[in-house]
Amino acid sequence: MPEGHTVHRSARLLGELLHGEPVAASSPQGRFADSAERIDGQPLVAAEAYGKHLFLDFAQELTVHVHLGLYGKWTSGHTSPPLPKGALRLRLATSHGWADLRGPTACDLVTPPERAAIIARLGPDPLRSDADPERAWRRIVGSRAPVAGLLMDQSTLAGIGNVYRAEVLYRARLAPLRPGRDVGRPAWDAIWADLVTLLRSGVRAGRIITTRPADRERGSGRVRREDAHYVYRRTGLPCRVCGTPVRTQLLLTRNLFWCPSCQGDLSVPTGV
DNA sequence: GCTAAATGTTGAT
DNA sequence: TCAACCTTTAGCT
Repeated sequence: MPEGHTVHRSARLLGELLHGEPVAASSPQGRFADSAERIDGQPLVAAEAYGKHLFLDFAQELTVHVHLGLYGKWTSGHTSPPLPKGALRLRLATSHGWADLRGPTACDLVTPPERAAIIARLGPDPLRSDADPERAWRRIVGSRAPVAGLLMDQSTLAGIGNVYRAEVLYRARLAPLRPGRDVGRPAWDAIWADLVTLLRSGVRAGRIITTRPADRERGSGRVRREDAHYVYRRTGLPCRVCGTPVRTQLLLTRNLFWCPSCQGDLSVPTGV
């Protein structure tokens, strides 16, 4: 499930798995074959996530830039790798383990300036210690666009996807179509702090859980899939808190989910 | 078993 | 505005 938490988790995993010796690289599918040949045999220097972008830095200033998109996925293991099957874009392996990449939107060899340019166009990433939330605030407070769109705009904030967007707005009780400039500083501070909490929790758990125990059918124990969210993909179901049916609407080609009672209908403000 | 939709972005039209 | 990427899952028959 590729929002920012997934990519940070992959960076950590790949760094551990491939550290310390030359990496065997191949592209059984062929679409990354020339580039795989260039990194084949080079050691991995660092694996870094920035928003939804992953950078695998090899020796000789060779960086593999990966963006999973909607379907992309890493699979990995510590034993010997399985026979390649399906569309396998990239396989990386050391004696410690292997990692397979399938279905990414982007998998490119980039130069240091290209790497820097990708990061330069991203907003602050709540999972990074070097993140500056003021940058995002200035963009939001200066915009008439709906806050729901701004949260998903990677140049405003990096790493937020449709699930975190819907859920953080619900938790802030904020109407998704309220203009950015009407969000208010206290609400923004609460949203940023909540994103840091939620994304870190996502990295730890490997999944997005945003409900508080008191708002679940079963408060404790393993959280069931249908109990993990407040509004995301719950169209027509009763709001966990107030019982009002959850609504959905297309915004910039993506489905937006919200509770019209807890958050206010469309742009009608309710407080935080 | 089949179909549609999905956590996202890019590049062509 | 739309197809492509390619996999997984939900929902239906």
